[in-house]
Amino acid sequence: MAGKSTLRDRRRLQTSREIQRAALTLSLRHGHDLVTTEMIAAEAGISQRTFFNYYLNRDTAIVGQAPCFDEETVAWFRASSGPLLADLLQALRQLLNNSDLDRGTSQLIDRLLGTAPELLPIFYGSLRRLRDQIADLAVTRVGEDARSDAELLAEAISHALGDTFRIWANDDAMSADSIVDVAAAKLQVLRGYLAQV
Amino acid sequence: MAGKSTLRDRRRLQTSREIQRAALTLSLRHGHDLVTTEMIAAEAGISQRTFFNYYLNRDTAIVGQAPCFDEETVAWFRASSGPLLADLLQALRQLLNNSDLDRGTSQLIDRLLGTAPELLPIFYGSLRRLRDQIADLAVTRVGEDARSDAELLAEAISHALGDTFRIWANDDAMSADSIVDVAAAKLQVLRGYLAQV
DNA sequence: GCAAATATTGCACAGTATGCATCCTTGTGC
DNA sequence: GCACAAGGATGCATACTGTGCAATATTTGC
Repeated sequence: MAGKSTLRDRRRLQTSREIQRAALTLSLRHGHDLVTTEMIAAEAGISQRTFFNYYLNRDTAIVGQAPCFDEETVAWFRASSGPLLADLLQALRQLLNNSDLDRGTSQLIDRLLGTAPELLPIFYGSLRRLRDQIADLAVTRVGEDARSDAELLAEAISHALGDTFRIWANDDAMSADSIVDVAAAKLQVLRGYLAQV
Repeated sequence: MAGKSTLRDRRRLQTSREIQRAALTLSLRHGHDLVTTEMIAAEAGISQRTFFNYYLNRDTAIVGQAPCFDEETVAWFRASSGPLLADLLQALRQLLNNSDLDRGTSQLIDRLLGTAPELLPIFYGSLRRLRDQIADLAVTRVGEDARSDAELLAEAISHALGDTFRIWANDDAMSADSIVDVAAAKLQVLRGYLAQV
């Protein structure tokens, strides 16, 4: 379905993962600030120049490429008329179903974030494309005039999702399907806090 | 009260503002990606090396230094026992009262963000210290076990505050005192969205 | 197989950011 | 006032980041 099957595309995906893995293991071994793009390239078996063909900068290599709604899901959302948050969460469920998450890599990311908190903005920043997409979807419901409100909602959703992602990485008993449910529960906790005025 | 009155400290504050102003005007004139730290230093009348004594990197010079709770406010919060969100908002009111905001600079920031959306993460990132402080305050109420929930709340609050800050910059009729109130209203809109399940 | 499309690489180069030594300015104690 | 300590400003050297360009290699479609 989402499978691009040409040799070129398979290689591209594999190389990007090898780079990420190299960046993660080196950062865990030496500390993120002591790892250079040259070291990462060498570990991944490519040239430094090629590294920059795959990732815009050294930091984003660690968190990999952000997931993204496919057209099908966007179309479903536009056609649906359920409650806003419920539909957004459902779209996210479809997104996570289509993307095959690698728990091993996620664990490495989580462990690195524990030792290098300065990377937290980069981790949450990696969800930016997704966040923007969520905001765009929400805007189709609440109207362009309320875009900044839609962005605030999208920020909260993607943040909760990021947190849950880290929980999932470290809990082998937790299925990928429940990620969105746990994130939704976190959002309801937030709603409770916001009611305490 | 917050006044450090030695010549050294007054100079330091003034220089940091001159650097920020130089960074803003140059970025608005030439486009942010065409402005170098050397240009900023020259415009501010200092050396490039001195630029890096004031700001950690080129981007943060644009948004200036983040505000920060003073000890007094923190002590007040710890002693208070009102509803969580209400107390957090009250602490923010005190924070904004103590810090003298410069609407002119804020306007330049807002205009630049309009032309260079890639700076938005840096703008919201500048609130990070404040966000962490808010989370710490919230943790004293909800407990360490719920830290990630407190951080989600802090993220929402600081995001809403950032949005409101930009509104205030462009609305001369809006008083600084009402910033927190408008942000609180945004948070209630968010609460409404979160209830739509 | 061949030609077009696409990837990889080396190289040059501008810019970022830091450490260090030195010089200059400001605060302090007398 | 003056001398000395503390803290800032600067120049210089240097490691690293990230990009453009041209050359080379690989994949794809036919």
